[in-house]
Amino acid sequence: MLRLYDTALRRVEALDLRRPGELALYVCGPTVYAEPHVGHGRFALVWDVLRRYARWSGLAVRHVSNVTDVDDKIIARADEEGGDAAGVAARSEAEWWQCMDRLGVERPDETPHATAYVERMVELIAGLVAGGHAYVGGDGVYFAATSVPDYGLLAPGPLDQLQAGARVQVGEEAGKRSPLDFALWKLAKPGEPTWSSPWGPGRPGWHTECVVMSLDLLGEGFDLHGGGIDLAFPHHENERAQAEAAGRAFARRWAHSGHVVAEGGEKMSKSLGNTMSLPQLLDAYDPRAYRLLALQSHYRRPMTVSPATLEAAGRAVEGLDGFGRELAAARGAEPDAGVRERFAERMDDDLDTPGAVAGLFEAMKHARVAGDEAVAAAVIDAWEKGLGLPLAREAQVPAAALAKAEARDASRASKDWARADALRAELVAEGYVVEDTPLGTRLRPAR
RNA sequence: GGCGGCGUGGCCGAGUGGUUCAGGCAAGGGACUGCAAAUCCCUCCACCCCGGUUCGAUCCCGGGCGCCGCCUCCA
Repeated sequence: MLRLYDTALRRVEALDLRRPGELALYVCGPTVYAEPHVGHGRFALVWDVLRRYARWSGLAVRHVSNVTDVDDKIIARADEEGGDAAGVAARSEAEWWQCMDRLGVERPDETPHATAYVERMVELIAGLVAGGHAYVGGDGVYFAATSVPDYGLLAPGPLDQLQAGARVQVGEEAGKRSPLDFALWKLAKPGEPTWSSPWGPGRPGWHTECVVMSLDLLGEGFDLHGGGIDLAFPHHENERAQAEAAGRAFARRWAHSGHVVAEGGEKMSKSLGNTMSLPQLLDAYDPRAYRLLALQSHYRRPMTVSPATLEAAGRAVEGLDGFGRELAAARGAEPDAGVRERFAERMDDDLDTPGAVAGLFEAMKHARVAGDEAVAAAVIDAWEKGLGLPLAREAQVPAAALAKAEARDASRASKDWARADALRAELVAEGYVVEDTPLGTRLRPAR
């Protein structure tokens, strides 16, 4: 059984499935206001791997991930561009899914949109007001954080210290009673998208949508709630507080993925000039290189992304492809149980992908040296089905190049080395890697 | 300012109180090859600094230095 570090419990703990054999997973999705950056890519890869591995290990997974399509940042972006918020959201969301496809990230089973759930959010908020957990302030409706006894479970430390040490006055919203309170409903300012509510036209605060959508699509007491580590507090804590205040059982477990950093552990930021957009990365590198890079670091730790690390991972992927081509025939074999077991053991231990991957590399060496097809089959299955990293099967090479390869074989047979080498040089110039095998010249595109 | 985390060999990145170890990439040597490529074998390069605990610490404790995160929108 998969064991994960639970942010609330602060320890690694086995999943506590609501129904045996089924994993109901909710992952906080993107706010679609701009082009995705490399950090979004890592985030998406982590949860994609978790989902694939859970399924590989025999669980039926239902994965829901929201799209926040109404938000301050979307509105701000629309203002900058002189367009409307819905347009910004639609365009950004299209970019998001395009990147996900290129990364080989599977679509969630459901991708609810905040704007489609406003009515239900209003219902939830009204209930919270009626129950004394929320109040109407000057510019909106606010949740009274302290009305939930264990508020702060997902916070990085004791709340009084958070407040005491706060560098900046928390909360710019005027109507708040306490810095920890947060907006459930924001009354509209001129020009903003609005929905009607008992408190006047406005729009929902960010923290409410996930509560409503996760409970609607996955039901109470769903198994796991995930997201980026930056969301643990206050976003996820605020979700939890609302559900609790509404008397609804919420997520049984919480997991959070780490961030991406630049070389030297330096934060990625526009001012430092070390950022990369996700489309840029995907244009420049094999998307599988980014997946491998993500797999080679633990999901909760910061991950270094730089041209050097991406290139190294890219070369490793080429090696994987070589294995996939060389042992393509092994795919039909019965996968070796020992390899599968060791893989599962690593993965079950808080998704130890670096350890699991190390084991696969070792098994690959064995499979080649010993010509062990069962091991090869298990390794290929683990890469592809368990981790979502497909290996090459055979290269597609046009007939003209194949003809040259055959001509080279003929030259070699007659020991015409000069001609053989000339043909090889031509093929290399055409962008192929030329390899000799017992079956003759083999070609594959050089990357 | 408060709280938390991290500091491993050329690069990335696991891990552990003691002995053989991660793994990937890179580098060097060798095997194979007509020569290469691919592959295989071997090798080099570690545990930020200073104290302490211990028979023994990279791993435990304290201090220092450096980096990072959260506390405010954020994957």
